[in-house]
Amino acid sequence: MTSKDKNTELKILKAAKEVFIVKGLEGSRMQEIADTAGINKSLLHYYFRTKDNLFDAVFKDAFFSMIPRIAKMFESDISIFNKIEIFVNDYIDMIVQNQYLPNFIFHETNRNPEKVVFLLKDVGLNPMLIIDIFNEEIKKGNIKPIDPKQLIINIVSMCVFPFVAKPVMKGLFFNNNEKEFKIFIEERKKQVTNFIINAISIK
Amino acid sequence: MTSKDKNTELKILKAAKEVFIVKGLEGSRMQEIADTAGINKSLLHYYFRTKDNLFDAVFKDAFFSMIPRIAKMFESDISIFNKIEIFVNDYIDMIVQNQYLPNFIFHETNRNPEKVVFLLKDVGLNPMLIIDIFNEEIKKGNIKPIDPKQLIINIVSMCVFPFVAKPVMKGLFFNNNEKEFKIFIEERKKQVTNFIINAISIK
DNA sequence: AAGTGGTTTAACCAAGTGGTCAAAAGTAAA
DNA sequence: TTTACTTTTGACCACTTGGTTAAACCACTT
Repeated sequence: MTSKDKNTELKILKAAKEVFIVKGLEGSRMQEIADTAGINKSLLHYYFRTKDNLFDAVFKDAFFSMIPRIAKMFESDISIFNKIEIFVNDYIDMIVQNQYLPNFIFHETNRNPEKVVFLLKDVGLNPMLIIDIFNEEIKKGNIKPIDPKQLIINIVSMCVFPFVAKPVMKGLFFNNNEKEFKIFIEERKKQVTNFIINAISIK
Repeated sequence: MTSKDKNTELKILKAAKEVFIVKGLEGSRMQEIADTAGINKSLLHYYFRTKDNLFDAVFKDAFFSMIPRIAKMFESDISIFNKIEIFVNDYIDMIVQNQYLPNFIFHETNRNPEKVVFLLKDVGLNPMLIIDIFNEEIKKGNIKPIDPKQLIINIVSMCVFPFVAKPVMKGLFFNNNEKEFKIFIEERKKQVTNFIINAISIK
């Protein structure tokens, strides 16, 4: 495989990501992806054969850039409260830089749930590790007793959901002002961290 | 308009809702909607003229059944903690009975954000009312100082997000076992209520 | 029974879709 | 320069799609 190959392939993937992520599988046109990549439509098929193939490549990449991070971010040996703070900050930052990612992933996983099972097997992601971390902290008396699964969902919910519901939120709370939304999200890092810590710390 | 008219129109709307909500605008076929409704495809166009018209009817209905509830549920004069408890219970219950609603709404609002602005004007929904309620409680010293917008998003996030991320969650935490997920959601009502109350109540 | 109006249908169409293919253009070795 | 190859292109195709239309159907009135 020559470097030109790789180059074209990457150009295609980048363009496909751009289009698919905003418009979804059915909403995207091969022609538009080709145009975005600045190449001929036939070339898409030459490299990826079918639309589904191309989509799968993009989806896997998106999925793996979002989901496994959840676990990885908890792998360090600072205090649990620091872990939460860092996770909230980093995860929100990551989504800010990939605004459309959450909706893309959740729309597609809902449309085709079986695929998730298959993808999750590929990735070396063991949620039990994080669960154990929280259980350990509970046993040590550092945080209130709580089902770790519920806690994890709580944390992730508060980080991700505002971006899934962004248009509604913007309309409802910020008169569709993007800047206000941005400020809100920046402030949110602190707010969510405190909220969680208040909720689980022993008085 | 005869009762037969109304009947066919409702049949169409019901079928369209069924199909659109799962497959989205582009993913749905007029033929499939017609089949689901047990009628001829031309009849769809006779009643709704275009696919977009039909979709709009379905979307508005879905949107209004989900968003305005958030405000309405806070309109009573029980204690703030009771309000939160009731909201969490009712809202989760509502989504359980309309599992696909959140993803449908958020996918479409992201695909077409301008529409939200327009829709929100139609509905008599003033978020300032809820914000005032929380501000009042803060002033009275019943709950910790917190930006009410952040608090509202926190509450809604924790109720709605698990359903948006359901396939991923199911795969990650419950080995794709639907029953376990159901139990988790049932338990969640209590957990989320407590989590919020712990986070905002004065020690 | 015939007329009238809205409702339902089957056949049809134009546009757009993903995908193919053979030829052209580029590339590198002999 | 010739040969052998991969990459890129434009023309093309089969098929699906949303949408149209004219005729059939049906419930009512006269």
